[in-house]
Order: sequence, then C-alpha cells, then structure tokens
Amino acid sequence: MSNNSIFIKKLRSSGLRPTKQRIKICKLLFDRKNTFHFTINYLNNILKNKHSEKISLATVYNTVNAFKKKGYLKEILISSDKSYYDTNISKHHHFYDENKRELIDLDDKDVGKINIKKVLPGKKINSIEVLVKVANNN
Amino acid sequence: MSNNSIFIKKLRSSGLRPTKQRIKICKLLFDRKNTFHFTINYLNNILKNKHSEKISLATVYNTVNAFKKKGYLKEILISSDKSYYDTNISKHHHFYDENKRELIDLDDKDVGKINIKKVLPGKKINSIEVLVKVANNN
DNA sequence: AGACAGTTTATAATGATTCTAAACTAGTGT
DNA sequence: ACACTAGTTTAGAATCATTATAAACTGTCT
Ligand SMILES: [Mn+2]
Ligand SMILES: [Mn+2]
Ligand SMILES: [Zn+2]
Ligand SMILES: [Zn+2]
Repeated sequence: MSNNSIFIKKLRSSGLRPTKQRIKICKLLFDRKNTFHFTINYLNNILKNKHSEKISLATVYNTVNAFKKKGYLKEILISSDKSYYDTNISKHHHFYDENKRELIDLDDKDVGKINIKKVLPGKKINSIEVLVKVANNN
Repeated sequence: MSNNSIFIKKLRSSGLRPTKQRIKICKLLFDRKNTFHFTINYLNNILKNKHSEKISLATVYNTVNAFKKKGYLKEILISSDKSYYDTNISKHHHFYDENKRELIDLDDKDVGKINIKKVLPGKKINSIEVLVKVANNN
C-alpha cells in the first residue's frame, strides 16, 4: 500500500497522528478520482461493511469533524434531516437530486459567473453557493 | 383587531381551525411589512415575552410545520445547528451574515439571471437558490 | 524501553424535534 | 342553547443525531 504514505504525510503535516482509523478513512474518502459526497451515516455503513477492524461511530464523527476543521472536507447543507460532506473543497455549486437524495457537482461553466450587485457596508462576501434542486420529470 | 379576520380567513381557507394560538402566531409572523426570518427558538422566545397566554413549544412546532406544509413559510437551510424559516415564500436569494447569524433577502436584480447550462436527462429543475455568505471586513 | 500527549472507544449526556394521549375547543347540527 | 365530534393544544415522554466523558490504547520522542 504505497499510497498510504501520502495520507500519513498529509495527516502529520496537519498535526493529526496517522492512526490506522484515520488512514482507513482517508483512503475511503480521498483515494478516488471523483468527488465523494456522503453523510456520516453512509460513511459509517461503508466502514462497517468492510470486514477489517471496526471503527467506532464516535471516531467517525471525530475524524470527519477533524478533517472538516483542517479543510479537507466541506459540509453541504441541503435538508434539515441530513448533513452532507464533500471531498471537493474547491468553490463549486451543486445539483441536488430530490429523488435519489444525492448531490452532484456542477462545473463553473455550467452555472456562469454570478455577480452580486448589492453591497453591504462593512461586510465582505465569503462565499457564493448555488444549489439547484432537481427531481424526476412527470 | 380588525386584521384578525384576514388571518381567520386564511386559516379557514386552508383547512386549519383559527385557534387563538394560530392567530397570535399569524399576527407575529405575517402582520408586518418586511420579510421575517426566524428560528423556532427565536419565535418561541418572542412568544414567551409577550405576556399574553403562553403557547406551548409543541404548538409552536406544530404551527410552524403546518404553515410550512401549507406554503405560508419556507425553510432555509444555512448551518447545521439552526433551521431558519422565512415569511417570504417567493423564489428569492439570500445574504447570510455570519457574524449576526442573520438572513437578508436579495432582490432578483441584485443577483443576475442564473442560467444553468447542464441538463440531467429525465430531471427537471425545481428551484435555484443562491446563498451569499458575508462577514465583517478586517 | 519509558514517558506522555493524542486518540479511540463504549457509553452517557445533550438537545432539538417529534410523539403520545389526555384535556380542551371550534364548528356543525339539532 | 346544547351536545357531538373532529381537530387542536399541551405536558411530558420518546427519539435520534451529535457531542461529551473518561478509561484504555497508541504514536512519537528521547
Ligand atoms: Mn423540519
Ligand atoms: Mn457539524
Ligand atoms: Zn461537491
Ligand atoms: Zn428570505
């Protein structure tokens, strides 16, 4: 597993000890080509179904919160009953499929430049997020 | 209180009995010029501080959920620890002030037209929401 | 190896929301 | 006016996602 060393470096460089739990979660989250959108519950289920050593739910929460704090994950708020996390930490927009209850990344070219004309004195814009809710036709 | 009758009609017309609790909440929510953005907790505090008869928290939840279901309120998701409701039920976008933790409506003219170029086969767009997070300068 | 801070874990606590079921009430019919 | 009924309110219990606790464990440094 030569790519473990990448995650070990990443974890060490941000002051997180490379424990086997964190490395396993790193591999699951970051060792893939495409963006991964997930809920804690979904992540926990995947981890349970891998028949390696069990990771406690508290650790899953701790790890996701730690990765979020370090900027390796973004939290995406969609519906009051689920919190999604996103391995794509760049500024980007989303489709939300209300039937599959799934997020899909949008390219900037799919959305076009958004130019906010209103200015609030003393305030600066930190982020602009577009959420496009889609559902099945008919 | 001549304007009570407006709310009584509104409630009756949507199959909700005009109880004194619902009328009081209607007046608080809808008898105002500007959009009102609130959390359940904030609404409940306002109701507690009016020294008329107490409304139980369960009723506040029931009423807000009923009004949301009838389309008199929209739920706005901003942060995982709070759910906001909005008396402005038209399609519109928001500023979110991360310091005051407050929503501000954006006019359509403040956000140009958003034209989503990507099409998902078999899916239709239900809504497009822009959230602009702002914070204090410096 | 030994020391120690950081981490994991089972379990408890928290807190927002929903549920329950008994008491209350608005609307309807007589 | 009175009673009937379905809808509503309410206090308190239940639920469930998340966070806190504290004991056991482990990665890192010397
Ligand atoms: Mn809700
Ligand atoms: Mn969170
Ligand atoms: Zn994404
Ligand atoms: Zn609004």
